[in-house]
Amino acid sequence: MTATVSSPAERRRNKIRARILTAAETVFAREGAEGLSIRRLAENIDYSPAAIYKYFSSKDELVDELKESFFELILENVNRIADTATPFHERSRDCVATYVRIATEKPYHYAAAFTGESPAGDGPVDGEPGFESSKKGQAFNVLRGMIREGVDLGEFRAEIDPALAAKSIWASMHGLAMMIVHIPSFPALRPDQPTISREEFITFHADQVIRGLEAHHG
Amino acid sequence: MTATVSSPAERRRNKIRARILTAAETVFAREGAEGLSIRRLAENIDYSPAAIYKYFSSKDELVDELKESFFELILENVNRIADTATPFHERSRDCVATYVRIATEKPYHYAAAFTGESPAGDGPVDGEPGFESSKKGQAFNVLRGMIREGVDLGEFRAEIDPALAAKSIWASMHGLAMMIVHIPSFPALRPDQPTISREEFITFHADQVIRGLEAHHG
DNA sequence: TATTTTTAGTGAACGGTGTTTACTTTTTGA
DNA sequence: TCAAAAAGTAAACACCGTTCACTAAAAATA
Repeated sequence: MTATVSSPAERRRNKIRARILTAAETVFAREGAEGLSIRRLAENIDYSPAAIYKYFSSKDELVDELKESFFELILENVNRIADTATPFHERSRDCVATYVRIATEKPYHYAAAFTGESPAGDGPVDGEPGFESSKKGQAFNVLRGMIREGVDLGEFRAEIDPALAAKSIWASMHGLAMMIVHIPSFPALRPDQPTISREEFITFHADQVIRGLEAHHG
Repeated sequence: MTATVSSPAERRRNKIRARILTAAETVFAREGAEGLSIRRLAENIDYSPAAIYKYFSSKDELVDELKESFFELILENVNRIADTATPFHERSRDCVATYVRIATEKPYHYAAAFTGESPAGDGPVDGEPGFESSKKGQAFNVLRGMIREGVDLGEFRAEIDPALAAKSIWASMHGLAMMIVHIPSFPALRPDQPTISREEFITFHADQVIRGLEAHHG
């Protein structure tokens, strides 16, 4: 590793890149990928649209960076809960519930992170650099580790394959996150339907999901 | 009810409307909403783009009809399984698994049905005609009925609220469907990762989800 | 320092999108 | 038959992502 990893030119470049990303983040958080247009973005930072392409090869690439740093946020939060010293059932429940909470705080980010470019199109998940190294992959590994711990502790059924169970749980929590993101009133199905609060429902769902794994010491 | 509910003019109109929808369906199934453009669609049926607007007020309205009839397909299939005379656990498992299977057979339809117009934007779910009357709503009611039956049979825990549990299960199955739709290799996370087949995973997941509701007669 | 080379930035264009408007042609119903 | 309604259209509007040829500035080299 060299002592000075960046020339002044390089630092200047990164600064402008960051400025573009910051402006993009603001718009994206409010209006999503459709609302974020290169032309509007360029106007926001007083550049020509073509200038953006000196820093990002496409709109997709730009948005991909927003998504990746969003999953870094999720990972941080999930990790924080995973390292708590609370009893296993609560800890695992809060862990997956946190995933949904953070996800739904930035609905456009979360939806875009999975909607990717297209159904049947390969998202960043099985991209070249490898799923394992992506923030999404790291978050998955935390979950798998937690399930392995549960099996070792005897909380979960012994025959459970942690990798498989992790995918199942991930899918379940993903589903809830997507529901909340796309149905504003969820868990109410109609705007006026009386029901429990969203927070309570997330906890209930997480509980339900963890319960599916548990051993029943009769 | 009048004997002849449609004039020749009206029937002719419906025929053209149907022709537009059929052409749209074909393109949509292969390329999704983005790939379906009014201009291309018009060319396919030898009309001008503006002509489409004599039959549909917007592209969204057109796509909404595709989505609704897709959920009719889901509903039919789920209902068929729900009416089977197999034991309760298998029946309920197959019921929710079928939802995922049909969903993933038309990935663009399923994704679009929930992605709707926007996160935080109200989809057809809490639209004016009411969720209950939509095909999506009817499918939900089937699920809730099934859970109620499970509680009555003593298969599920007595304290379970069928409506709440139905939402939880729906979310879980929705999550799996979305995973499969957006990650082509799922349940493999990388294209070459060895894992169980998709069919097996759907069954496994459905089983897991039903398990979360079950009473444990220790 | 002078000069070459690389980079930053731009205006204009290409090909695409959904949608509207003014207009013409066809069909319908009295 | 003839007015009214509906079907259909060409052209335009206002967007979009992206590319290209070009100029201005900065950096690297001699």
